[in-house]
Amino acid sequence: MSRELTEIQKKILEHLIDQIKGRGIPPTLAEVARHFGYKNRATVQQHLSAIEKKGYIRKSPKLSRGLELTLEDKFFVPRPVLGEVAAGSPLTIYPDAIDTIDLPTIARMPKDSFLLRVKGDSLKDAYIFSGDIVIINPNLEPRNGQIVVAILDDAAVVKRFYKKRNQIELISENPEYEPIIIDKKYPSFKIVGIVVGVYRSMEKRRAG
Amino acid sequence: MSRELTEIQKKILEHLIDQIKGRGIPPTLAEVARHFGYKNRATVQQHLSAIEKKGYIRKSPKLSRGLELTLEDKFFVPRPVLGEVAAGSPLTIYPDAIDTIDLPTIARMPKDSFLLRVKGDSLKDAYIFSGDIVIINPNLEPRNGQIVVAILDDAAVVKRFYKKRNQIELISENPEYEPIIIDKKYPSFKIVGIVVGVYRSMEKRRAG
DNA sequence: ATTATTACCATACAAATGTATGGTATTTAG
DNA sequence: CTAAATACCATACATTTGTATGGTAATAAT
Repeated sequence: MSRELTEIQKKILEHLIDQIKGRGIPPTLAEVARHFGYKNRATVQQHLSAIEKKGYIRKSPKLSRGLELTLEDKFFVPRPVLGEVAAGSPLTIYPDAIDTIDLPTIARMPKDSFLLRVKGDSLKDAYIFSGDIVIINPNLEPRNGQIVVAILDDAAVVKRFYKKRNQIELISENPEYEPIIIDKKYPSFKIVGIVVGVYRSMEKRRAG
Repeated sequence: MSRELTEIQKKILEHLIDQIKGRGIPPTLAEVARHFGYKNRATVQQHLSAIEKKGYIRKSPKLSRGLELTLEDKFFVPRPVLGEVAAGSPLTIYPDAIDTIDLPTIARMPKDSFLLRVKGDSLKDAYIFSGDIVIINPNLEPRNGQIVVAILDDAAVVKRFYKKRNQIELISENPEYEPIIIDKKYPSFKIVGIVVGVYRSMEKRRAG
């Protein structure tokens, strides 16, 4: 009778949320099966039953796409945090989720967007602090002055983006950190995405 | 080829919106037919085709409940901001929305929760700044140390909540502001709700 | 007078859908 | 060791669903 979801159930629930919030309608069993590569609808059927039994969704019998999120009452939706990103010195991004935070349903994200937890204080003058969750949209072109997540040699940083004539500058708001100049020196440089929002849960107090 | 809907089409479109927004999923042809007393799905089918031809909805062929409203296929959904709340000195809450912010994605807020924009800097040591949107849940009991929205004589403040023996203290994080002691002096005192989260859009630069 | 649009009905059909049942393999708990 | 939970697969079935086609009646436009 545990309320804990298994890893697979969590992934399926996340997919349901993505579909319901992003696409507008809940998926059918067949659609979920297709998405996860299952050859059979019954597999999904059983997962959904398990998830329902644990109280995360509600199913309307015999009704196609008859799925509802019970999460809405709880106000929060579990979202994977893909990694930590350095506001100060670079940190690695982990390939899988390192954690799950509860994101309010109002702050739901556009498709393909993801979350990173900020570590370090180089952005404190931009009002982003260690522990904050930044929402990253990878589908937008960065404009000057926007805060972006960039990859430098397999590590990631959050800094303000400025494009100049022949180079790109990544500037920290905090004067303690020096700007990073992007030219030939960084062949692996890549903009991961743009910070479109910051969310901070008040559930737990942050460590000062 | 007019874009004008007939009376019946208008009613059907309204019903579609009701269902999609309120219930979460678009109805099937059969459900719409039942709702309007039609003995036949084909009737609805033809109405939907007409409505689609006039550009108000989009149908995904062969897909059950494959209806989308073209009215709002934007990334962001406007949410009303109910008022401004003072982190420093109290400000009035306006009865109606004073503004609208764009929150990512189609988001149904839980019924009773709402948004307020913070003005003032008395919470800057709690990392909440002027311009931030706080998410208020009015259905939770405040615990010591939590940040709450409280009403004092028709004005509202955001402060940290501490319940002592015979009084309640509302403490600003910023030492420039003195604590507010709640006793008999404030007959109109009321806790509006608890700040469960902070959201900040990066779309526009905040005024320093 | 005729054509088009609107507003219904009936019937038919392939595909999709939710559900039920039974089976196998692996992991976890007592 | 045994039992339970988890994670799949296969098959079967009644309903539901979207769609197509054809028909009737009323209204509006030319």
